[in-house]
Amino acid sequence: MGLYDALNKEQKKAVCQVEGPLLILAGAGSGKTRVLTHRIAYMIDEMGISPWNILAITFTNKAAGEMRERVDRMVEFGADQVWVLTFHSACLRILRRHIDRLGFDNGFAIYDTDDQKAVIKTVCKHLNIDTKAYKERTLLGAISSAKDELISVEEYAMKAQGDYSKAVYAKVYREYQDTLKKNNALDFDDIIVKTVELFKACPEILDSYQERFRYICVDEYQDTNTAQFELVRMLAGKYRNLCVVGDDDQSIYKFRGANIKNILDFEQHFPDAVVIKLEQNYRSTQSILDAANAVIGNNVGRKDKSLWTSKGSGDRIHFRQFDNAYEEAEYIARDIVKKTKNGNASYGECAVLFRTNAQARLLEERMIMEGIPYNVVGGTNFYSRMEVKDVLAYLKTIDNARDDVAVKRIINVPKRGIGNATLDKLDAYAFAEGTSLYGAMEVAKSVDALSKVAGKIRPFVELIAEARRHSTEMTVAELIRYLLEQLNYAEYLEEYDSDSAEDRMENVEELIAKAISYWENAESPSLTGFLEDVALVADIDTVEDGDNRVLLMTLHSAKGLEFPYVYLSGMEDGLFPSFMSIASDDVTDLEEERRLAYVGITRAMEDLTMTCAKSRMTHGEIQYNAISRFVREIPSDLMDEVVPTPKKKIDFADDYLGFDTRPRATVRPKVTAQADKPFIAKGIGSLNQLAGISKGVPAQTDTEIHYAVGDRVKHIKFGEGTVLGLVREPRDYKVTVDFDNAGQKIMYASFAKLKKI
DNA sequence: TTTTACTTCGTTTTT
DNA sequence: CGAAGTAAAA
Repeated sequence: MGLYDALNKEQKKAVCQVEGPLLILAGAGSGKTRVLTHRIAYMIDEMGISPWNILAITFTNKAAGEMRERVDRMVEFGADQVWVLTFHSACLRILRRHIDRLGFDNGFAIYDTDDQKAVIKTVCKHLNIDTKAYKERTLLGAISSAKDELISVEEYAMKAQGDYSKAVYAKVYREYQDTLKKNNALDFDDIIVKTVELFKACPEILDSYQERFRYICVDEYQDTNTAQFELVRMLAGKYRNLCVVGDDDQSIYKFRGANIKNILDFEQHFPDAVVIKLEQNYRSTQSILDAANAVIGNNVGRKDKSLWTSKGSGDRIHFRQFDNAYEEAEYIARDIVKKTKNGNASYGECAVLFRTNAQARLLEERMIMEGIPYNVVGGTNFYSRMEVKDVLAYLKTIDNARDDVAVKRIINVPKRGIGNATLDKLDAYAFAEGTSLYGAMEVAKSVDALSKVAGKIRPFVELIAEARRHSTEMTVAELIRYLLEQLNYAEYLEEYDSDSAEDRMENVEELIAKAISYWENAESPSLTGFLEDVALVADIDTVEDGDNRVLLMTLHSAKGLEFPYVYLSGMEDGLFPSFMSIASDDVTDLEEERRLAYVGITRAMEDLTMTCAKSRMTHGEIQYNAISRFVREIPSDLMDEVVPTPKKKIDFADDYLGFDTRPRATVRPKVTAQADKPFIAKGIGSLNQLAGISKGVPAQTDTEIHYAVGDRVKHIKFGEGTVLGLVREPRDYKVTVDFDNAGQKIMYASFAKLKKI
């Protein structure tokens, strides 16, 4: 049993509890992956359970890959028989075998967000829906939420009766699903939903998988949505050997449909469940854990638990506030330089985390200036680059001719003189005949309405037909090269934009490299398989460890990772917690943000730095933000002292901004909280002045504001309220106030005449 | 049909 | 501010 000696008592208990439902509440850094892998090894080696009967489900490919690797190392024989997959890849394996039972073709395509948008657009066009009144994002959001909750088109229509806009959503939902089916495509949500549908429609198929997967583990269980819960419930329904691992305090995907009730109510669903709590943390210092515990303690309705460590208290948590986001980024970059110069840290041990992707740009610029090697996780996904999407759309068209979205993308790339007019004709014909766009193109020359455009279309149809013939004997990489040559794609890129052509071609080469590595590693490589692989990569999957770079990423991406040195940037009310969550009347929205803060804090092993800026540019406006309430929730004895903000060239701008420039040394952040002190904001000419590049434009307005975000104010009509937002506009300030009685209002400062109380 | 110049609009978070 | 979408011109 030497293998299991390194585990603590609770961990051992979790490893040995193999039969029946089991809930492992695993706090951050409590070694849950170790428990999961040991548990699988224990089942196989000690209990004699066949690897064939084990299913382990995670959320990201990265997590699945790591678990697979560790299981392979630990289990002597048959480890490859264990399914270690993400929800999506597991469902896809099942659907590729059986989806014909639901009337789809087994070679179905997978639609990403862009594809979904394109579908919504055509749906709105066909249904004559004004996309100004009904935003695509909103429509897609409604559809996605419905699917997360397993609400079918029919149910949605039923529930929508009497509600006009819901009825519109219902119509769009129906048409959207019909379009997907016609295109032989599934979106991300469908991958789960259709598997559940399949199991419901075909009990014998469900039974075969129940027999196969007698032992099921689900990681990150707090992130499961209703559809995923139902899937797991069905699969485990027969043998009930279901082990779920999660931490309700790390549930941060509500917006994606994650239902925190799945974990909170696990014991109701499975009354005989064994519950094991893992509270010993092996990652962070006590100070960091104390801070995390203090913050998360403000949430109600959570499973009570408290992390502890046998490590020492470690350094205090650092906190710095800056005048603007540039200085914040500069500080972080220089601090990293300092740490690495000392020889204490390597770049790869540092991570900078933030709430929104938009914050990455500024930080990135600073990293470049200081010569720090870095990687930004996410942001513009490799697979969403124009040139990559073009090539993929060709491959998709070859793979699945019914995929209208792919065809539309490439029909005029490179230019073939096919514009909206031609496309509309084809679309009208295809819609009337119930065929696909490509189907319409194939028969164009023998259709009167299309005969005029048939000539333009022909080369495209011939190219695809020829490529399709080749696709059976070529590897994906060879097929891509063939296409590039036939299309003169390099030339097209050059014409499109000569400056970027080289970079873009490099991206295409990278795609080819990925195709080659797919072909070498896949069990039975195919074009369909490659496209599937590509569709399912998450941002975090592409992170390579060990190349010694500072990682820049969102807090969401950081979940599950750990770093010795962590910077939490943009700790500002309105940014983090987000404006939406502060303004929301649903308190659980703010609690979710707090869990995100908890996730962020607990990423740090040794050293945690929190930073914020008094002002920052947000879509062309200067926003003034108060220090994040989450910073204030940390007891001040855990924080280091606040040193004065480094002042340099920016100094004179203080006159414009009227910022309090008194030294802040030796004052703890709780006391310095910006919102506690009024500042007077005066109009400034432009951001350039802020940066010290004066254009000689004097201050334009004389608006003076005597309150800040977070302050209590009084309005002559609406009464008392709290300032939620303060945004500078060309000649006034836009103030958002949450009034105690009148609710939330947005108004101009010069009219509102608010008084601070 | 394609290019250009202008307006509008938005920011959470992502498998 | 920048992307993306729309209207007008070529």
